[in-house]
Amino acid sequence: MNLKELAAELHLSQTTVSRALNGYPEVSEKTRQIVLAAAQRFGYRPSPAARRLATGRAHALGVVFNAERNALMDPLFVEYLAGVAETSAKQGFDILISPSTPHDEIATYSRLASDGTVDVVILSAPLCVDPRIALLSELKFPFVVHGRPPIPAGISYLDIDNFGAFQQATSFLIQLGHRRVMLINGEEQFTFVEDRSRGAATAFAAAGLPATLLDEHFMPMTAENAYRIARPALEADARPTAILCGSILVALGVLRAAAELGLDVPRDLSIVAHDDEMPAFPADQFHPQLTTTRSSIRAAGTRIAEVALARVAGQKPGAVAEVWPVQLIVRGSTAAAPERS
Amino acid sequence: MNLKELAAELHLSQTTVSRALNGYPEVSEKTRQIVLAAAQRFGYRPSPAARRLATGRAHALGVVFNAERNALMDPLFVEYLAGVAETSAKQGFDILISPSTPHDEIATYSRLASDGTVDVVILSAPLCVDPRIALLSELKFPFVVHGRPPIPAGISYLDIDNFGAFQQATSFLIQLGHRRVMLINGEEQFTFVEDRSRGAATAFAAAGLPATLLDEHFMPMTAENAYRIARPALEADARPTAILCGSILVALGVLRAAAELGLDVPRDLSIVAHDDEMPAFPADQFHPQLTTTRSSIRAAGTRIAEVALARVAGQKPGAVAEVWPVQLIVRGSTAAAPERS
DNA sequence: CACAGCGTTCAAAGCGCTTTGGGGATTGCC
DNA sequence: GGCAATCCCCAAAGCGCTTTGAACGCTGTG
Repeated sequence: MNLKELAAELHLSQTTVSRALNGYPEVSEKTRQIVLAAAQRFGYRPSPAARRLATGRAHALGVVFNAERNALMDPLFVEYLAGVAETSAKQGFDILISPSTPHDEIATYSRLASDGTVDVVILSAPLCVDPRIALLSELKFPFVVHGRPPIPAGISYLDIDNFGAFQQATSFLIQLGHRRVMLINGEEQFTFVEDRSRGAATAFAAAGLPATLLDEHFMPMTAENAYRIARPALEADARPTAILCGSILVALGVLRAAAELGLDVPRDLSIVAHDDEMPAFPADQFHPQLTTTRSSIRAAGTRIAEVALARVAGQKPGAVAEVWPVQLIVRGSTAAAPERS
Repeated sequence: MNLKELAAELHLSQTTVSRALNGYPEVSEKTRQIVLAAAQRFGYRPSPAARRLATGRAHALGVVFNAERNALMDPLFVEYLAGVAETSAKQGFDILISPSTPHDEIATYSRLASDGTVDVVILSAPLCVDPRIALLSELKFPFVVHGRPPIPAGISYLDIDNFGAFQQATSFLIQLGHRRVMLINGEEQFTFVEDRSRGAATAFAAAGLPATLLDEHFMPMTAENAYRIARPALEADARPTAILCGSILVALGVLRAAAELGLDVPRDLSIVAHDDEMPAFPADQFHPQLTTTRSSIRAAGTRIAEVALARVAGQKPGAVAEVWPVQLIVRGSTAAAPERS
């Protein structure tokens, strides 16, 4: 059943029916009720394609899915998506996943922007130099950023306090007496990686300790990469007594390296990991339970979707700039630094 | 730039230009080349919305995303999605993620089917009694299934050999001398869970062993659930000497329980897990490295998307019914059963 | 030379919705 | 009673594409 038929059924014009359905004030409350009831009764649903063509609005938000990148580091992505889905469902928005490779990512964005298949895109994991942001800004296509944009001015975004999280975690380790600390960070190109790096460095500086004690490594945050870097480091003479991990996955690799070397966590080695709260991999299900800096990726997903929808509704870019605090949860993977041997 | 403008630019009718672009035979090769060149030059892209309205085809495939269910058990989902994305990108298809709660899932499907926002939906993790399949079948809406449909007749699907995988894994454990085996399975409602259950039972029967030696449990496959069930079982007198895990996540929980109880894997306890190849959690990054039944969820994703697109292209439902073999990979988490004490 | 046949191209009619620019009723006011 | 103002409602024009049915120009045949 389409509008025309419904209108005929009601002996009203399409215009009136359309307006009644869309809540325009030009139609009396009485007829609106009648129309609504009839629509309900006949199970009428406006055609999204037609509406889209007529209005130019897609009622969909776009997420570019870089398969290669995400597959590597993002079981998080599901949880994030679940968050996005939650709010977009409430507003009747669809989520369009546009696959892309690192190679054609920019082309994908520019297609999305010109196609009209989505009204807004959510951009994740911004880079320190981000061509995607540059492109969308120039095209004046609505977008919001999950993470800290390199140049935040005029951009609505939502981030967690990566700087604070790692500063806090590092200070905590320093207080426990750790001096040789390893930081297994993500890839240097991401702003969140830079923030974490600065956070850790700041903690060292604040404690009056030389920056050289912080052994930092940048890499895609997988268990295997972490294992590869942690294992030789832990075998060395001046091995680190504590390792800061960029994610739970990284911690997994470190745990393996430690186990293989017979190092007890936390007696011989302390571990702090950043935890985005993947329900599938709760930090407290590890052995030992992990001390973490915790933030909810899912909550971030629901919120950033809200911001995206507000943007569609006309809110100015830059109107939202939230940085969520991150909590340090001390569990069993951290202890006082071992005595100097 | 739209069709009309492009046509005007070329001094041709919209009809001709449209046909040239879409490869219809009614236009001469010469003009087709001219049109193609011009389209390229002006960067013309047909409006998806308009095309959709005119043709009724959406050029999109739908995946219903049940946030609650997926969040629990599916870091897999990303990897699967990556696979789907891979092939759909090649064909220029978009992926529409429709969020839903368990509550309104059926409504979501029926909306998708009547909306015209997608041309086909991919249904995952079919249930033993699956209202979604019933609905789509009745509506005659194109769909394909990832997993074994309860009644496979007339349905295109792709599944891995869950039965064979667990039969093989169980036989392997039995050969190692294990008699008290625990199976931590998923929720009973899924067909794959039933298949795995049957696989394990069959192995016991084939070995002439009583079914009572197989201690099977059904639950959402999370690390925490696994821990909760494994821990007391491992503390009991007649504790299992081997545990079959429905996923890597489940194995994680079991490993924790074992570690806390001071049980050595594989000396005191053997573990076999099913591994869908999440790159984030490679089975060989655990300590000990896990013996697994392995299949690639990502490859399944790319293939099921192909099947879905073939379905859109007119292939009959039921034309594809693939069951992929699953390989048993023996690593360090399995060993001969400990001596009877 | 007329006509059929073929290969190309075109004008126009949708697809189902929104929205502009009016226009009947009905009401309030003088 | 006449006029404008106020409500409601409508006809029709798009949105940008596909597709039907017709027409055009050209060739080959009787």
